[in-house]
Amino acid sequence: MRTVDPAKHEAKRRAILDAAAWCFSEKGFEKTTTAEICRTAGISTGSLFHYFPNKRAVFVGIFEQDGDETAALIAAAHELEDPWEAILHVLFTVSEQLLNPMAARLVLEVAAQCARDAELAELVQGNDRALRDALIGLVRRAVDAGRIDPGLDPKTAASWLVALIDAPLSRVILEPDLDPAAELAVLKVLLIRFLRPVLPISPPAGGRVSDTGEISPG
Amino acid sequence: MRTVDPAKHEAKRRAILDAAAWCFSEKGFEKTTTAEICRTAGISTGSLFHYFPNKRAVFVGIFEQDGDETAALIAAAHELEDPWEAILHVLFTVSEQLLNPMAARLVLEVAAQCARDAELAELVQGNDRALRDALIGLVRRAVDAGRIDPGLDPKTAASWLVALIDAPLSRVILEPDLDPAAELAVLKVLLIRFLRPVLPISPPAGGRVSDTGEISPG
DNA sequence: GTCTATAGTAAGATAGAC
DNA sequence: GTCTATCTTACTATAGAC
Repeated sequence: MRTVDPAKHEAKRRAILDAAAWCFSEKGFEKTTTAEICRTAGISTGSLFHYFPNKRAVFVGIFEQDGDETAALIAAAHELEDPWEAILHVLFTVSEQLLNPMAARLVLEVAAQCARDAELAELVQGNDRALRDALIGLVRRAVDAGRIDPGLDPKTAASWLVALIDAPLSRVILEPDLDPAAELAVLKVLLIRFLRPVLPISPPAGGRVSDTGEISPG
Repeated sequence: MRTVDPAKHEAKRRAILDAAAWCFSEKGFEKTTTAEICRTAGISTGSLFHYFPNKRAVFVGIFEQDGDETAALIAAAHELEDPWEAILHVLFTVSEQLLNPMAARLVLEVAAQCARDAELAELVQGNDRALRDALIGLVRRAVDAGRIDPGLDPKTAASWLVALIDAPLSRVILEPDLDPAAELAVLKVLLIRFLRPVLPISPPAGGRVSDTGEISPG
């Protein structure tokens, strides 16, 4: 019988990552001390360095985990039949997460770190690209289904969809009592207006595009 | 005769801020050493602390300067007669700056710092609000002029206009060979589709919204 | 106002017992 | 695998001459 239970090892690793994520979001990478991570996780310095070779590896581990979660979200979206609904589902799920201050701080921190850590940048870029590539596919399908303006280049559109998720980040940081639901509502309007087919053929005068992107007579 | 020439003092202060901005964008706040700032500015440690009480004050100084520049941009925009052109001018000018990697890194760094420095956050929020408030006024005028959908709340719209400037930040960091001109072009389309009046009354079939936001028969 | 030299402090990582 | 104790390094800010 092995002395190490791999499941237990993994569970502890995760617990450390959770504790570290909280610390990093609170104080940033450099100002978070390894001692603090240990205190939060309820372990000692020695233990921390048994699970991770150094502080940076702890930080990186958080975003490897995040990549796995993104992959799961993408897989779930591909299960949906309606590509337009799938796009909204993906964007709203990620946006909703980032409207949470802790997540927002963590994302800003990793972005700042990526500017100076090429290896970390590659990891984060991989996560972003997975999301973007999934969206490219969904946009193509939605164009075919007549739900998205065929004049838009799917690659360009998808890149901006990913970028739109980041748009409210600074306000999340600067204005703590921002209303997430209101932000998501505006995002929806923005998405519909950006993506929808430019004009219906011979629309009824005063016709309106509804919240769900449908065109209805006025 | 005074021994201190205030203009010279101010010029040196600026030179230090420029050097520091470069260092901070390159390595971030914490990993930039005061020694490095001194080396870049061509001065010694003693001199640096003659002009600024501590490292943080140097960092803060950069964004006070930025606030002044934003104020000047706003003043210039108010000189323009056409509010729609004024909105585009403001957004394009700031966006163009942020599509530069050094500026983008600096903005991400200050955002990350704002998450943990309430006083800095207040300064940056002040700069953001000045921009947003100016845009609220311009949006109102553009609505009155029939160039913007009256169904949009000017305050909400202006907040998102400011947010849209930040949207491409992570891509600027992660993809060094991003084409700024292409990004600005997409931003323009996004703005027009987001802001323009929803539907013209009885539009010609196949009518199109042009690059400048004008509606033309197809 | 500018410099050199250094005081003082703190944090990442390791050694080695249990 | 987990702990305590500590080694080592590096940086901010000051002191004090010129």
